[in-house]
Formats: sequence, structure tokens, C-alpha cells
Amino acid sequence: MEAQDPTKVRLLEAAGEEFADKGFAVARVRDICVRAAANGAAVNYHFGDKEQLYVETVLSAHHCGMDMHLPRSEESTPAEQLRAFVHGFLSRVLALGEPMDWRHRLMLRELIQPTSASDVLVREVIRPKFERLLEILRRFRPDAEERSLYAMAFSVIGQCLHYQMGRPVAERLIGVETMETLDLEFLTDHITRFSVAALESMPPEIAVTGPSAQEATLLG
Amino acid sequence: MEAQDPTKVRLLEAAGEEFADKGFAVARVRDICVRAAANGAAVNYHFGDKEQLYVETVLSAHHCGMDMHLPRSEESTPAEQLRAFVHGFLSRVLALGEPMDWRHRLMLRELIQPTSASDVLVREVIRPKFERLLEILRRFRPDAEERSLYAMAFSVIGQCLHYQMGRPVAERLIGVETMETLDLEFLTDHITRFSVAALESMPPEIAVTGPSAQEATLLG
DNA sequence: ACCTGTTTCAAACAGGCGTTTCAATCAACT
DNA sequence: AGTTGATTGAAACGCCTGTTTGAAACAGGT
Repeated sequence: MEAQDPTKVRLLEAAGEEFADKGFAVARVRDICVRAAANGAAVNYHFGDKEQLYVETVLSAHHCGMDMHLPRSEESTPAEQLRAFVHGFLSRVLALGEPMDWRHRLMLRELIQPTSASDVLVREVIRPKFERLLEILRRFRPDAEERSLYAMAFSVIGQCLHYQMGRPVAERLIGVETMETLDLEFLTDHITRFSVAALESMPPEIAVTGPSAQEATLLG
Repeated sequence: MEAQDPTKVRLLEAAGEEFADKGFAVARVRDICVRAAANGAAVNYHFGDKEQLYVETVLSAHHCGMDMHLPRSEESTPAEQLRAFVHGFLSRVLALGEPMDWRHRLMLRELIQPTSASDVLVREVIRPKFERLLEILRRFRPDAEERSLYAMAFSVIGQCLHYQMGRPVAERLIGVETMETLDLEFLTDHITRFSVAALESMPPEIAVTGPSAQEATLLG
């Protein structure tokens, strides 16, 4: 850690690494202070206690890390817009080994196991991106009802997020070197083509009119 | 907990709930013992220590919980096979509030944050299901190269797993009551139609002509 | 009844944790 | 220099954790 930075930002940086690696419960404030080259009492002086340090770390993570520029060009085709969205999403999700690495890992922890800090996270970061995706999907399927639109959005998001969530298992399944060939460009291309093909050619939803209709869909 | 069960299985059941809810680090052996109506020293007597209890809990979870019957009917169409796969996968993933609920939550924890216990987990339950999915996808796309087949498999799996991983955030995004309308039947139908449409109509992958073409020849 | 091995129990233990304390240090202003 | 306020430092404090202890309760066999 750079010693010329003020102690507070060194603590935030160290806490980010530590929390992202181990989670709130396992992370130790002593380790954070050692990593930040600060005294054990520094975190209490600057942040009050461990939990407030965590909250401020999460907030500082998504303030400078997760904002993506939304190319609002209404001229481009829906497919191009979706590709841009997927590319932006994946580039953030797959960011590995980069200097601002811990920010993404920390936010993914928040997604899976929400704490009090994830309220503002959803409101300020996730929801705008979600609404943006819904806009794009509506251009594909103007007739789709809201519920199906949500499901489509989750289909796109789920494909992307899987390469962060399921990475450890995926590496064991197909090997690390094969997994490395699934790089940003390849996955952007695959997920976009997969989703566009689905969105353009999937049959309309089956209208559910009564309780017996669900059984009918089961039989296909 | 039923008091007629021997203490050891009561401890396993209680530990499963506790570990699935809070994770290994946050879960307290005292709480486990209270939940199991056992003494605080019981876990040490029966399992040695907390970590061995955790390992045995994970193993007991996938021994009786995660095995799905594979309908190997080669007569049915690929779409029907995929629907069966998605249905089976989702029914396990979405199992919330059911008696063997904690088994799935615990295994998903292992997937995201692997421990020593997840080696056997991947080998004995994940990989067979993954190979089965690859078989189905090969019937859709006999010409696809291996790497694309993996990506397609991850696209299907990612869609399903998202409803477990991203559930907390999804509930905040669209509301819990709307989320509850995305039940097993609806999601099975959606993911199957989405994926089948994609698999049947997505354009073939872009031929790689650059220096990475050597990798393509490697894959055959 | 007696012994024997297993299982339960209440209580205490040792260690690590977040946190607090208070004196020492530093920076800036009079 | 002297004073003031903010920051750092080393050490200690409680508290909560997993774990251990040794006696008590139980079961089965002789």
C-alpha cells in the first residue's frame, strides 16, 4: 500500500481486498490494519466499528467501480444494443486480476448474501442497469407481458453472472485452460447470439387462464 | 427435531440448516446443538470438531439429496429431453421451504466457495449432470465444436442457477409477490422455450481465422 | 448386583476477536 | 515557544467462540 495515501483510504482499500476475499464474518480487522500499515485502533477511530467500515467499503466500491456508460443511441438495432449491454456487463463481471478487482468480488458477495449495504446498491447500481435491459428487451418483444420480460432479463443476466458465480465449478468441469479460452470476446459473442436468437424466434408465452392450464404446459 | 432420532443424525440435520443459512464461519456450534436439542459437547463427541461436522454434513447432503433420475429415453425429442433436464434442475434449485431444503442451499454455497468437500461433490453429482446436458445439446447441434457446446451448457445452467443465486436481488427488483409468480412451471416453460429457440436458430459460430486458430484445430 | 463401555451433561477453559483506553506524536495557528 | 486539536501507538479489556473436562446417567452382558 502506498504510504503517502491518508490512512482512511488505505484502510478502505485494504478492507476491500480483505472483505472481498473472506467475507464480512471471516475477515479480521487486525489483518486489514496490517495490510493498510495502520494501527489496530485506526479502524475504530476513522469508521467507528467493523460494520460501518464494511458499509463504507461497499459504497466506495460501487461509486467508482460499477457505473457503466449507457450508449443511449436509439438509432442502433436492438441486437447491437443487447451486445453492448452484454459486453459491458461481462467486462465488469469477468474483470479478473485488475487493480479494481476486489470491487466486483465484493459486490457479488452482496448480491448473493445481502446485507444492509445492498439496499443502496440495488437502488443506485443494479436497478438502472435492469431497467436499461428491460428497454432493450421491449424492442425485441413489444407484445410480451411484464412477467415474461422479467424472465427474459433474468435469462440474459443469468448467463452472464454464471461466469463469475460458477467459475470454480466450471473450471473443474472443463479444465482451467479450456475455461480461459472462453474470454470476453467469445462470451460476448456467444451470449448475444444465443439470446438474440431466442428473443427473435421463441414462441409467444402460453396464456395461463386457469389452474388446469399449468398442467397442460407440463405435458407440452 | 424429532427426539426419537439418535443424536448424531439430529446434529447432522441441525448443522445442515445452520450451515446452509449462515455458512461455515458464521454458524455457531452452540446454535446447532440447541437446534438439535443436544448438549454442547455432543458435536465434539460425535464428530471431533466443527470442521469434520461440516464435511460430513456436506457429504450427507449430496448422498441422498441431489441425485436426479435421468430419463434416458432416446426416443423423446431433444426439446423434450431439455425440458425434462431444466425441470429437474429447477425443481432442485427452487426447492425452498421444503424439508430437504438446506441440502441444496448448502451445496450451492459449496459451488460458489469451494472447500475440500466440493471435490467429491463435482465428481459425483455435478459432472454426471453436466455430461447429460452435453449429450442433449449435441443432439441440437451435432456440428458445434466443444467450446461452443460448453458455452451453451453454461447458458442453460446459468439461467437456472440465477433463480437461486440472484433471488435476493431479483426480489428487490421486481417485488416478492411478482417473483412468486415465477414458479416452477412457468420458469421451466420459459427457460426451455428460450433455450430451444436459441439452440435451433442461432447462427453458427464465427470461424476464428487469426492466431488463435491453432486452438481451434486442437479442439477438432 | 456388578462391571463395562457408551453416551450425556453442566461447567469451565484457552484463544481469538472487536473494541477501548490513554498516553504519545504530529500539524497548525497565536 | 506554547497551545490546541486531530491522529497514531502499544497495550489491555471484555466478550464470544470452539473445545475440553470429569462426573453422572444409561445400556447390555455376566
